[in-house]
Amino acid sequence: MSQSGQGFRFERIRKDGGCDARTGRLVTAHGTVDTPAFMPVGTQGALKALLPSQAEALGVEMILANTYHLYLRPGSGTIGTAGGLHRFMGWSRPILTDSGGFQVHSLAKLRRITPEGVLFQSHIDGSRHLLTPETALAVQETIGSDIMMCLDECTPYPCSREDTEASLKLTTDWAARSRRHRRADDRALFGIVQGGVYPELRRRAAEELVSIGFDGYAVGGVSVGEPRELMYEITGRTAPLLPEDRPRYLMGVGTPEDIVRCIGYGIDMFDCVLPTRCARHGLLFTNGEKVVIKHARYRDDQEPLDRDCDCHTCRNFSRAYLRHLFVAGEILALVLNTIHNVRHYIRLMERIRRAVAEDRYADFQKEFLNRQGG
RNA sequence: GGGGCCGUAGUUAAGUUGGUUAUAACGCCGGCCUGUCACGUCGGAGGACGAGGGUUCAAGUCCCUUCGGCCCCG
Repeated sequence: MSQSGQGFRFERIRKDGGCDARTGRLVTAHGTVDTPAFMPVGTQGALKALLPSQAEALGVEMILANTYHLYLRPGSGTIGTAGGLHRFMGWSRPILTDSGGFQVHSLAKLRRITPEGVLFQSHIDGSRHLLTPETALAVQETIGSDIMMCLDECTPYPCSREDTEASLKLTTDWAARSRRHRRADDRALFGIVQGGVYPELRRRAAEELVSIGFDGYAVGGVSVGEPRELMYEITGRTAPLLPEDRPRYLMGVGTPEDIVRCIGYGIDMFDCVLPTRCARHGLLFTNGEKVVIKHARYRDDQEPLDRDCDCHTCRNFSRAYLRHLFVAGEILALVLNTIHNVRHYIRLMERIRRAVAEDRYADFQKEFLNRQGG
């Protein structure tokens, strides 16, 4: 479509023969990203406990950074002076920036949502700011984001239909303003489908966003505390409403099981703090069991964390050593754990793309979910 | 020889004029974590209060004896 940015494309889309899962490739000014893709979260311009070079070696192709956080600290001026976030943080691959609507909702001490934008008070120093669709976009352009997200309002769960509908009107209006205001056309701009748990609102949101026209579409307002099955239902009903030739991004999701499920609905992109945060909290993902590394049963366990994993952590260290580092509070524990969890997610995505490419995703999904006990 | 201080959970400590199931921190054990203020958070187990005797309705708290550790003066 003519509305889409010149420097951004979603290509080589290929559907699985047996279900709605698909593979594709995002082409950006900073390189390509194979989909379905998982983006680790680097809120403040850093993947916690990981060097950019390590992330790249793990197979990470795109990361997520956060407009709200970077706008407040160090400020978009500092990032602009540094030549953009890629140069500032030493990451040369694609970056997607969340608009900050989510943080305004979850973090700001004081916030007032008006048709103009969100008036909020910084969680850092209490200073007051007005974030509008236009300023959120301007900050993301200064940051140099490859995929920018429209400012939206993420409704909580539960939320009445009345409130959800009122909120959705604002989000849709903001999306239209964002679309009008965008300048840099070598970057992508994604709209975000809200509408809470109400199918008719989700449908309306999707239709209106599609008529505005975006480079990609996100499903937002999930993983905010609703039951897992409800999240699947919302995603399963919303994804088919989005254009097949545009990437579909499910925001804030999720566990390996969630990802495997939602790719079956035709989702192409995910971001989630789980692999990085859980790593720092000592919860490690493996094929099969989840390992809470602090448990005493690993005290003398000389086995690698995950025998099937090819990461540096699994190839070089025992569970006993990882437990020791974690219990002792060594910073290296956070690094080694994060390396593993991120690699685990990346490998999962690689397996998924292969399964889709071979038209056997439905079987892959069934087997995966059985093995997880889900 | 004389005087003084201290012994309470695995560890370090708090325990008010004696008064309900003796606290805390760390440690130990376990749960949680979904568009990250996060090496975070919630919970659990664990104690003959050095020992013996006494006063009292009631003693970790007061008295006596004793054991152990430490300090000061000769």
